[in-house]
Amino acid sequence: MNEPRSSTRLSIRHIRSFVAVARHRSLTRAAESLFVTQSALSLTIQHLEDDLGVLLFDRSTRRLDLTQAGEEFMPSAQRLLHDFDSSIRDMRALGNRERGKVGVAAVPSVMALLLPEVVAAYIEAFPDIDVYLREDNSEAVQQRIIEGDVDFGICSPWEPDAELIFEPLFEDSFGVVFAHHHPLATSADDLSWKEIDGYRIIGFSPDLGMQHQLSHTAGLSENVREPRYQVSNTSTIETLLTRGAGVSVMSALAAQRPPLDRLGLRLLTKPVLTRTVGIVRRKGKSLSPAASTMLQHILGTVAQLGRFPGVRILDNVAATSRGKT
Amino acid sequence: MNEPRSSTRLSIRHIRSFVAVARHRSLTRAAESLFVTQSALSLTIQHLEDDLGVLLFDRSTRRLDLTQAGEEFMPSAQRLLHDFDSSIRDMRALGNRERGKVGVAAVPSVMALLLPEVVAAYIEAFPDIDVYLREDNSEAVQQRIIEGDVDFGICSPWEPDAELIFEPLFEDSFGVVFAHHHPLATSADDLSWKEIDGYRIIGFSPDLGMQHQLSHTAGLSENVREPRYQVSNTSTIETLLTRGAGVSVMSALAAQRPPLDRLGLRLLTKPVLTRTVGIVRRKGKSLSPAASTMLQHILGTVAQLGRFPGVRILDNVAATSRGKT
DNA sequence: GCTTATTACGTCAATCGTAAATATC
DNA sequence: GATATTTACGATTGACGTAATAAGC
Repeated sequence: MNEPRSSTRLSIRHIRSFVAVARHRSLTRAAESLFVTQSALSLTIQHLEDDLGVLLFDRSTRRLDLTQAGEEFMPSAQRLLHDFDSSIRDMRALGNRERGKVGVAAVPSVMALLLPEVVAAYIEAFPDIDVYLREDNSEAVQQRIIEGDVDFGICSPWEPDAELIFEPLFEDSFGVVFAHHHPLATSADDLSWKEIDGYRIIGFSPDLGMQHQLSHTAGLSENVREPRYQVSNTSTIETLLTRGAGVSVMSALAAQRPPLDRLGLRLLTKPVLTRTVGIVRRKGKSLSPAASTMLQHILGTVAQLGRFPGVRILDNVAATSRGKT
Repeated sequence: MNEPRSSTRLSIRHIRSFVAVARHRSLTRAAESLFVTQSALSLTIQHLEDDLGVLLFDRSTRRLDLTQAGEEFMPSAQRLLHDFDSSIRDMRALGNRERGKVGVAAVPSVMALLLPEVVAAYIEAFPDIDVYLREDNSEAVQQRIIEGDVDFGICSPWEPDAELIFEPLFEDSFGVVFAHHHPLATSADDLSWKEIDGYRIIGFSPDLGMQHQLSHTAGLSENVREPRYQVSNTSTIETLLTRGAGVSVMSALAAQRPPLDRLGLRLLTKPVLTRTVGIVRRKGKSLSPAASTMLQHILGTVAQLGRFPGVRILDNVAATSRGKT
């Protein structure tokens, strides 16, 4: 006359044992398949029967068969076991980075200069993880992070937000790019901003972060801040420069990646103008395993950017990830 | 780099804990609802996260939120928990006789004389258990049991079968039934079979067990073994006897139950002819909880049959049931 | 300072394995 | 008498609670 409320004592172990015995129709063989002794399994089945108040098996030394109640329990038990195991398996697969998805939002320059090779390496390492990339300006990138649209973003700091944290990756300085037959190609030394005033400037459209920054930096000459020629992609720039249409001011990183890496570059100093690029993610929100490994790949790739003149890697590129492994 | 094969360590307890924490969004409150301490729950969650290799919650002292992985796990976990609990609950309901079904096959006399009041009491005690009754001759009753059509049967032993076991309930002897205005009504003493030879016998049709037995008993007079008047139900008999059409030979039990109990009865001895009635069920096959309680009710009712003259209760009416309670 | 989660550790119960007993064929 | 299940019992493991520690507000 006891009144057991909820099954605290019963666990998946009992279900697993029941199903094994029902399948093997033998305690001995079921015990082998479960890697326990017959006695342990016998007790487990007895406990299950006690708790349910129902005899599950009719057993003699020679025969073991399901009772009517056991037959009735079998389908639920099998389904329970299967669902449990596959749920656990799914979650573990997620933990082992064998499954999952990661979304990254980035500003155009990063999307073009950094992410292609990161993602290429990533999908090779984790072919079963879906990768979503979103290209946006810094403001929209931050918005996507806040809304949970992506796991993290890569951009320049735009407006501080209480919900977000910014972790710098590298600083990119500016330089001038020109064709090899251009007069500037006679030297590789750094230039001052004054020295390029006389050349025709081919600029980027202002929705690109680096052009935006140039436009808002006091002290630069008008044709750098508001160039009369504005294009929006690097291959167009490359064509124009190669034909001698002018020179272009851009970040050192952009200048040294295809297709512009075949042109000449001289860094602009006096003053050194830098543009910080970093990771933005939600405060207090840990990264998913997939996102965590993606971040690791990004950090690894960024670390190799230090070889480019004008690009300075910031030194907090070690302890940025969370999660396991 | 460990390789956990199947989730042996993880149990429903972990799932239950996870769901509770996710719902309460607090270890403390979840722990209360689970009637454990925070520390125990904290460890449980950690073990779950360790085994899955995935962080399930982002927790600081002030906030606790599901990670992306946790969000993803939540639906499966809830379903797992619900399915587990309801499966267990179902089985326990079966064990508590709150659910189930029981099928009984019986020969006509038992079906008419014994089962009505047994079943009436049974459905009052267990209103949610379905009861199936099947009326058949002894041979067919045995067949139904072998085929698993019913849980057990009640009949006279027909042919021994290796698959079946027979447990006697009571012995029924024979008597002669007559109207109160009949000459036999002048005494209540036992009669010898010889003494009724002169009366016109109203018999039962031979498909009834007791008539069958009379027909195959050597030494009885012809008009008892093969009566010229054969009817198949007791109410017809009662009408005929009341009108003085004759007398009827039948089992003492049948004679003392409605509608024949208002007529006269004298037992036939010299010799005493008995008819054993008992339970037939499959060897080595335990009864379902519902069937077990049904059997208990039958035994209880049978025990009260002892008050009828000519009915002798056999003494193995105590330790016949299996299962709990 | 108050609340909440984690860590440390002793206790207790559940599970398991070895081995003996029991039952069935 | 051989095979399979159950029972008995000691050992190991795991879960729990108390209490101390750490971390956010």
